[in-house]
Amino acid sequence: MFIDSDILITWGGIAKKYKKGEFIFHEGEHARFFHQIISGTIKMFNTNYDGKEFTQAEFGTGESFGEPPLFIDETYPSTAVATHDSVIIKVSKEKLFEILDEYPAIERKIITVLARRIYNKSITASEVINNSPETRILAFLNAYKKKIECVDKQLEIPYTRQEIANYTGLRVETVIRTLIKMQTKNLVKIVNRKLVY
Amino acid sequence: MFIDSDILITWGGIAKKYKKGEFIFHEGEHARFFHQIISGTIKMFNTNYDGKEFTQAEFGTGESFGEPPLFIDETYPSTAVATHDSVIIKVSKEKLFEILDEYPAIERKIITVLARRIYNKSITASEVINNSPETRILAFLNAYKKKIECVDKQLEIPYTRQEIANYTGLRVETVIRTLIKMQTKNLVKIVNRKLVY
DNA sequence: CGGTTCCTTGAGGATGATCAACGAGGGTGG
DNA sequence: CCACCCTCGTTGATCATCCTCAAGGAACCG
Repeated sequence: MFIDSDILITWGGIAKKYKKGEFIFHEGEHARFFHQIISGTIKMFNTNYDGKEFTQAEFGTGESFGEPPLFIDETYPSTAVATHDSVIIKVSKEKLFEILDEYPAIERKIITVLARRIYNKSITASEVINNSPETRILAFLNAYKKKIECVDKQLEIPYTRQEIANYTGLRVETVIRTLIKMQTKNLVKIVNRKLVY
Repeated sequence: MFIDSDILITWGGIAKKYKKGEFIFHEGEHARFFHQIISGTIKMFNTNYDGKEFTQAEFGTGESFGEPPLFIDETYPSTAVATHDSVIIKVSKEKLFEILDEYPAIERKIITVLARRIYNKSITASEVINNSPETRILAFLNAYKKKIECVDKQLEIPYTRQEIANYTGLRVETVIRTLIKMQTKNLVKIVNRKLVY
């Protein structure tokens, strides 16, 4: 848990339910709230002019998201949508700053969270530029395993081909064809349509 | 100025000179120091297996860089090199934390700096995915103008074609050809090899 | 001048995107 | 239980585009 829910509630935080598929905020909107996930998952993404989607990051229970624009005078750079039914505590920007004034330890925690986020984005950027589809997909798979903290053993990847495409900036067909190639190289396994890595 | 130099010096900070082209740290190294630029410019970049370079960011006088790994247990995700002769104050990680304990206002400042950095990286990521070379180059140019705080009037872009390529993940020849196309569309001007936008 | 860095051009090829169609599986309702 | 729908996976053909390689030219600087 990032900021204790009790603290958030005490400072006027409101828990709100979001159905799967519901939007929490949109790219370009002014940022007014701090969001922390009580349960569920959130995806942040961008859509370009011809409808191609790029997934920036995913967040789960206990994580906060969409904070950077609260600290600088900018609008949201991406859109946030619930990928499962979720409950989110929202605290106004002003109240968040009061909380930070009160609890310096939380500031340090925020620095850590933001630092991690920058680190991940740096890695992603350098991988995406590395144009080979295979490299991109492997980077995605490794990042997933690291997040799950299961680097050693093989596991089923709970993402559709389309989702992998959105993360890697490729197209579905390219992901499918690349995965098949990778299977023949024994880099991944495909067990009745499920991807294992 | 980010953290006052006097404070850094008081806590054992050492100023070090770097010649243009000298490396400050390399990708994969353990992070032990906080770096702040007294004068000069620094570039952070990645090189992929076939030698293609990707520029993550540039930093100038008064800015700090390479902080995220200090706060999480990771090595540097990119390499830092001086792009001009530079002077950099280095403070050990341990001393930096002592400074933060002493001056809470600096913590808030760090949050702001990191938030800005995440914001920029999000924008970059969504632009790079947007595969059209023209879009990527325009995004780069607009980002530059914004950083210079000169959004309105035209100005000469102080980057070589190769540097633009490194920022956008394109190849030099593609940048050159795209710029020429953009010139015929009146999107940019090329005045005896110098790019004006 | 000679070297170095940067810009430019051309030809050719590889590869990922696009478009269109179909198949497999799972869930739902009658 | 069957019919239908919807999502997801798959395939093939074709195309556009960016990369690659190679070469040469312009500008600048000591």
